[in-house]
Amino acid sequence: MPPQFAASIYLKSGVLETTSGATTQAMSSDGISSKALKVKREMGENTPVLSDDELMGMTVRELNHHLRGLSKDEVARLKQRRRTLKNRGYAASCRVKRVSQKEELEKQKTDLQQEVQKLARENNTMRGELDALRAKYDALQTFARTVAHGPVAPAKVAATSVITIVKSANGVSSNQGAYS
Amino acid sequence: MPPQFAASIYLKSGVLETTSGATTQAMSSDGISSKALKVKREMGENTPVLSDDELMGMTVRELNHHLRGLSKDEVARLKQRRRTLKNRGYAASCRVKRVSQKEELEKQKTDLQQEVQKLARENNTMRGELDALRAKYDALQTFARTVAHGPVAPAKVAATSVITIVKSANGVSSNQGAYS
DNA sequence: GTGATGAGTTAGCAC
DNA sequence: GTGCTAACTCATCAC
Repeated sequence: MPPQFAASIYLKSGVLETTSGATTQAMSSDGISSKALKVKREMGENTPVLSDDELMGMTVRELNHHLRGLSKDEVARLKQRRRTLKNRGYAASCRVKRVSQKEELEKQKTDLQQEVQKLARENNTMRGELDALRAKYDALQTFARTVAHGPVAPAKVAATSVITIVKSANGVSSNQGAYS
Repeated sequence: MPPQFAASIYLKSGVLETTSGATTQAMSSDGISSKALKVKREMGENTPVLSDDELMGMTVRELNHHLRGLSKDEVARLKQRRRTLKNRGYAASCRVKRVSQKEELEKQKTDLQQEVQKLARENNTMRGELDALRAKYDALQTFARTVAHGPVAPAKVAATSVITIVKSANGVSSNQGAYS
């Protein structure tokens, strides 16, 4: 994921007003950070009051430029806010990753289930073909024995397939599906 | 999961001392909740100072009993602490659940992979059996045609299996593996 | 400094 | 009230 997080997306209905927050601690809903705002105001109206996105997107170099002339305390506060904002993004991508990994697992699971079904079907089909072919083979074998030891009468052979073979006098075909 | 959470297990190396906390807010490591302790002290030494586990494990009935004679504010504070402690447990079990669900998915995945392998092996085996049996059937069919249309000479039949059949004059066995 | 993640807190939903 | 979970913050680890 790119190093940009649209942090505002993840904010809950404006409860947390960290954009202006000095302490990014969650507030107990009654006190909506007026202290931090005042501190910023005292710097003069020309102080830009960096937005969350601006602060997050900045390189360290750019940040240091904006930090000129601020007190050690302000610098630390701003850097901490930047760190917190970034962490918010990290947490979000962590959650996204967790979810997509889970979805990936579920997808692989259903794919495997489908493959199992497909193989099981093929298996059953082949098992049937084997049984059928074995039956036909047995019948033909019986027939072959009778005619080989002395062609008395083909009456003892019951299998219809054998009769079919004997009736058709044309060439032997070795194609697949010739046993259907 | 039973309604009891061993909350202490989840505490990080004693950083959070919420056992005595009035505000259960995490403290920035420098100030370890002395305010809340003082408040409790002022109630008198006979005030039990409920432990986290006690407060969590209590029924509402028991809690109300302990709440007798406390100010509305204290009552609210204690109830909130109880709620927060329970939430801590809920969060923990939520994470545990998430992990075990993931493990479950992974187990199911490996199980399915093994089943796919097993079915694929069976499939290959049967495909081989089918091919072999088809070959034998073809050979026998060719032989049968030759002898059926007029027993001239079995010299034109090349398949060894057919020769075997003709040589052995004993009963027909329909057992599995009779075609090996 | 950056990114990731476990644990704790809060808000908010569902029962 | 209770339980759960998304989002957030913080501590902590690895690089």
